[in-house]
Amino acid sequence: MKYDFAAIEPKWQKKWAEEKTFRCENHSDKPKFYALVEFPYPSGQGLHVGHTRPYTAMDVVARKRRMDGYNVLFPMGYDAFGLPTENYAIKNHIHPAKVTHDNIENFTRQLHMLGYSFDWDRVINTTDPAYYKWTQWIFLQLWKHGLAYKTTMPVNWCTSCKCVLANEEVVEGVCERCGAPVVRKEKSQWMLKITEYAQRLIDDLDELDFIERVKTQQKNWIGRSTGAEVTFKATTGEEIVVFTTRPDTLFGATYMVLSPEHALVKGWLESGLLNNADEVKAYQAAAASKSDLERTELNKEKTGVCLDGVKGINPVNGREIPIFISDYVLATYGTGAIMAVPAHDDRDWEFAKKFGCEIIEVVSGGEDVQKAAFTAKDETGILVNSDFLNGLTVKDAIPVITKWLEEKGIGTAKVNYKLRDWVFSRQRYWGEPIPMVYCDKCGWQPLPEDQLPLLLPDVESYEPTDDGESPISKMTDWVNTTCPCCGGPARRETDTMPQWAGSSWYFLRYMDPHNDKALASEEALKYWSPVDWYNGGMEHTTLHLLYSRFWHKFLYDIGVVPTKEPYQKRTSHGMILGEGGEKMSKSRGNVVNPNDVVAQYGADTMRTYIMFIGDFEKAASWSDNAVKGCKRFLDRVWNLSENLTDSLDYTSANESAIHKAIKKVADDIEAMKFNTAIAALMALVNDFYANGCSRGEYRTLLLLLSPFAPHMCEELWESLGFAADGMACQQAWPAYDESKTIAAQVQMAVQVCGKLRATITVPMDSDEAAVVATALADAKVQKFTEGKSLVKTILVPNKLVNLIAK
RNA sequence: GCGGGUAUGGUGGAAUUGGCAGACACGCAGGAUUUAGGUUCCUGUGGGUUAAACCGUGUGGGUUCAAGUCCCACUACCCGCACCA
Repeated sequence: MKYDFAAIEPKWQKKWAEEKTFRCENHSDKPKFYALVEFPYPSGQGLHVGHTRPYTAMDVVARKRRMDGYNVLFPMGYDAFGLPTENYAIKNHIHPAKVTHDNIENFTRQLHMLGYSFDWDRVINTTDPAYYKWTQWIFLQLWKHGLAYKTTMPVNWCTSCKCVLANEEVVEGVCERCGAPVVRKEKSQWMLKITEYAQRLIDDLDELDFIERVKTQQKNWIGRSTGAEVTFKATTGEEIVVFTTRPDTLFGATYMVLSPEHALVKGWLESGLLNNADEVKAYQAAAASKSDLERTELNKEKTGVCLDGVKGINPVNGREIPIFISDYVLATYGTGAIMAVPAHDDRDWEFAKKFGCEIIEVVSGGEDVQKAAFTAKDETGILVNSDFLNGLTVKDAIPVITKWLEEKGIGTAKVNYKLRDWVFSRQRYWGEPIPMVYCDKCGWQPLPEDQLPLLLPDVESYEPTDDGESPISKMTDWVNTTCPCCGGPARRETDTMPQWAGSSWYFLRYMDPHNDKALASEEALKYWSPVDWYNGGMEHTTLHLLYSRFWHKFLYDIGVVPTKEPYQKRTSHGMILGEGGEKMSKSRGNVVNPNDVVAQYGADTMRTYIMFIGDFEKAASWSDNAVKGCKRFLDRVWNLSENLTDSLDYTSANESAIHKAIKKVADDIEAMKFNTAIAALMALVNDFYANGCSRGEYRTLLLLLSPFAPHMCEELWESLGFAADGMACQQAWPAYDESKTIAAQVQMAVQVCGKLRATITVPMDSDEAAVVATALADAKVQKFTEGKSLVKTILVPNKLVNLIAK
């Protein structure tokens, strides 16, 4: 019989769905295992090959863990709020809810088509009011605990999406989603105080089993740096607080720089004491109109304006120093003001050279500071020109000066983070309404929890507006309401939550998806937490992964969830590229559609290939030819079933190879080395072709292959009569015997003076004398040892012997 | 600039602790089956040579009986962050 995947695959998918084969319960005698993949955004393009790599990988892991005897939760859902759907809806005049519904149907069909073993009774959808009720509920808790606040500040504004963006959503000065330029805009926004968790988000990484590059990327993003805040005085009397990581260089501070947006500058301008006010105002205006891209441009020349009419006073020596404004000082980091030490900071040096500022060396040990800044922070530098710090190393000087500053009351040790609070509102329609009401008398008031969910209203037009207001703001019936506090007239918040809201807690909902009393029951949370293994894309490291860790820590603090961290283990897959090694894109015409691959070769081939394609963590290029190779492998497995010997035992010819394969495939799946697991199975099948194959041997092969090619293995399992005690996926993983992975005879390499000369076959664990004797008897070896005497021999048991002859 | 990573045949990629480089595939060549094509099966396949010697893991050094693997110095490419004081 031919391998007819087109008939086999739907048959088993139907059976799994009808019998709810992969449904799991929230209690079990078995140990629990929670495997998670990132739920897709249900776009109109449908499932991409890029999705199949992580999904197949974790499906293999989940299937294997079930066979290992775990109670496995492997859920799926849809992260459906967001701009692409809304934009599609606007363009085609279809309601986003309808677009979402249709796209989800398509995704669901595709996910079934690929044979994933999700528990389909736990599907969630972030746009379902029963779901976003709890997203809103979490927001209210954040508000009640002072972690949500509304404030006016310069925010990132995407000119194309007509919407604000979080810092994390701006990539190289352009919108992460659409690539349009991002500009600064003053807007009143809801913010979440993720910065309050900065230190814990760093510290708790230590206890987690995350791949190293995820940890370092998160740490870099949070960007902790230690130093001191120092108070300078202006000649006009005001205090100017600066942040520095190098308080040891205070004596070398020869000028100060404020960000153009700094509040003091505004004050001085208003009081009219600046002689060059016009120049200053012009510079401020120029800085304000620059996009992020322009502001961060590489190798940009330093610009700035010296304030004429006010000076700073260096508190350590009383010297009056000039004050500049420049956009190389960021308003949003530290205090928005710096002391400039051109001798020991590259940026200050560059600025000083351009503006003719004084450069005073205060750390010796480098080159001439007039030629380049000396920035070493280790023990190589010795303080000079610094009064009581002279003679100390940089490392030793920092605590001395910090203590001195604290005693004098002009400075204090300080830790700063690059991480900013999370801009949490979006001026768009297709998102969760923020459940807040504004009353002129009572200010911002939370919607009472019993009024949740606050439903997204139907609007006639969900076009974004140029004035930066959400489309919902036009729905006056919905907007106008009463104050929950005083009962007077009030207005609802019309901005919606960002795309990342729903995904910040979705893994909790899977634990108890139909609960209408809580986001999930305490028992379910206790049973399943934390996620044991979460695989997802590196692109989410400083977005979703960071945001959800923050929310989870907050929920832990208020006693909702039982663990400090949501995910115990995090791994990440590489991208799938097109045939030529280029990114898949419509414009390049190299997009591979999983539907086509499944139609032509079957889901099992697709799954096997995507696992065989290469190192799971690295990018890999698609190859149609290599897909055929995997189809050929499955055909070979299938054809082998027609030539089995009757025995249920392992034959001596295959026994050791089978035991080795059982171990190898199991270890490789756990280590995500799927490519070598499949290579091992291919090698085993080649052995079976060479040596013949018994029913018992074939039975083991089916179990080992079943996580990768589940449909075909179930079909063969059934047709060969193994199904009396259930499907292949319900069997235990085959046992192996370590002692049987070892063959009686081994091949050993023989080197003479480090060069390979021959290969000999000796009994396992032969001693050195026996191996050397066998080696010396070999003609090829003799050719190189002839006329020489053996000086030394080195034996690597069962692998190699090296004969040193002179 | 800072941080992380990668470099192995014609191609994708293998190779715990240093121990037979190129597993497993793709491609290619030859053969068998087939009316033919396709499929399937078998054989070969790093370079070099009749065969050996010999040469081969980005480059240049080093340690070692033995280096893809360890050390030093480079080069190229990729990813992340980027005027963060």
